[in-house]
Amino acid sequence: MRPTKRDELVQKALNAFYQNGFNATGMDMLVRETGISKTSMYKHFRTKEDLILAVLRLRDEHFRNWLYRRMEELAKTPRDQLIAMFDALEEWFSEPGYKGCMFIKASSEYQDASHPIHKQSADHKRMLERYFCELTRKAGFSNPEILARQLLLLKEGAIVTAHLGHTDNAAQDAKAAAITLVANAEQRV
Amino acid sequence: MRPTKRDELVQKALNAFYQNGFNATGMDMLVRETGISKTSMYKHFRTKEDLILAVLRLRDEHFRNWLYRRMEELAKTPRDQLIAMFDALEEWFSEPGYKGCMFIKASSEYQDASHPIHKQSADHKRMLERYFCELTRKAGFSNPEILARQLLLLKEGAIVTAHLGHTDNAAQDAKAAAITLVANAEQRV
DNA sequence: ACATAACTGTACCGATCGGTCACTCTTGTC
DNA sequence: GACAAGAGTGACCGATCGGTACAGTTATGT
Repeated sequence: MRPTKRDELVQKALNAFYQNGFNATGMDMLVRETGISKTSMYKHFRTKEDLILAVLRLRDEHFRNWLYRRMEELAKTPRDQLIAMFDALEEWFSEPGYKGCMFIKASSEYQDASHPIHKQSADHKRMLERYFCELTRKAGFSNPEILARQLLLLKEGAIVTAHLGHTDNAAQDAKAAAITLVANAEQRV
Repeated sequence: MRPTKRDELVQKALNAFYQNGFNATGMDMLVRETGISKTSMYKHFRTKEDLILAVLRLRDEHFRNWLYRRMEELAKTPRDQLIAMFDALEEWFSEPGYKGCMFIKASSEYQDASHPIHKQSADHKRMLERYFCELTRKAGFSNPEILARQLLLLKEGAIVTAHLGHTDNAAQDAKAAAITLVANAEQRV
């Protein structure tokens, strides 16, 4: 179990795929950009698809860790954390290399719902949904699942809108909407 | 000016690109699926990129026409049309070949914001935004632009969520959120 | 009947695709 | 120092990529 080289490959492949797309990034380009020989890659992963799945696993881990931690840093209560997510998103959007959501991109290039890459992307979104349901439940909202899904719709919308770049403040527009939705859910309690 | 053959090509190329993705659809596959010779294609379009741009133009025209018409059929007032959009989206999502938004996919495969395909995808979203601003203005909301952008965030979120397929009722979740946002905007008047 | 334009099939270009091959170099362990 | 194992190299595979050349066929308008 020697993790270093393999992990280095996955991390660098992640960057390449994220910046250039999956189909547009060939294995030869990965050799150039990672400095790792093709033979070594194919020792760790039997196919390009396997490598992509490993990349998505890493991305899922990093992204969710980052988002959850940032939400906790920005706000104390579950209710406020849900809203603070959109401030975290704004930080992400304004990063220099921001190119949208890796999982939306993956499902755009591997569209068939039965494809492993598509399914794994769906899993990522499912785990986000579960976490958000926890928060809305802890916050004591009635109909916590619906509110959680609504907030996630705003999140996904903000992510693609920020990438399309036809508007600024996608994150803050979404935040304002989220505040309204949360306030409305509180009135009903 | 003989439109038939060229239009037939663009229409069939649209279907192929929509179902398989842009990079994953080669020109030889287009020859097979459209029955049009490669020589003819390259007489009408100098490059594959030009063909894609023509496809996106057609898609923009068809999609916006369809959406606007459907919204008008489903509701009379601008206010109700904005909400009825989500019922129209639900119809779209439940179509057999639904594979998400063509422009989001295009911007996923041509990520550079300066790329013509990316820019044209952004134009599509911009035109939707303009139309929605018109409706919110006609409906008499204060801050019509913000409400329009918020509703569009819900729309984009529903589109990608419906494609990822990890949840059902993305359209109806978005509709419920839209009703809340609209009601909230009315209270402030 | 005839010119013209649109269209077709096929073969081809260099480059790149995902993936494999035999082989060499390095490294840690005994 | 012997030796197995992993990481490395670079050439190579058939297939496909976007795009072109060329010669032949079909349709149209006069």
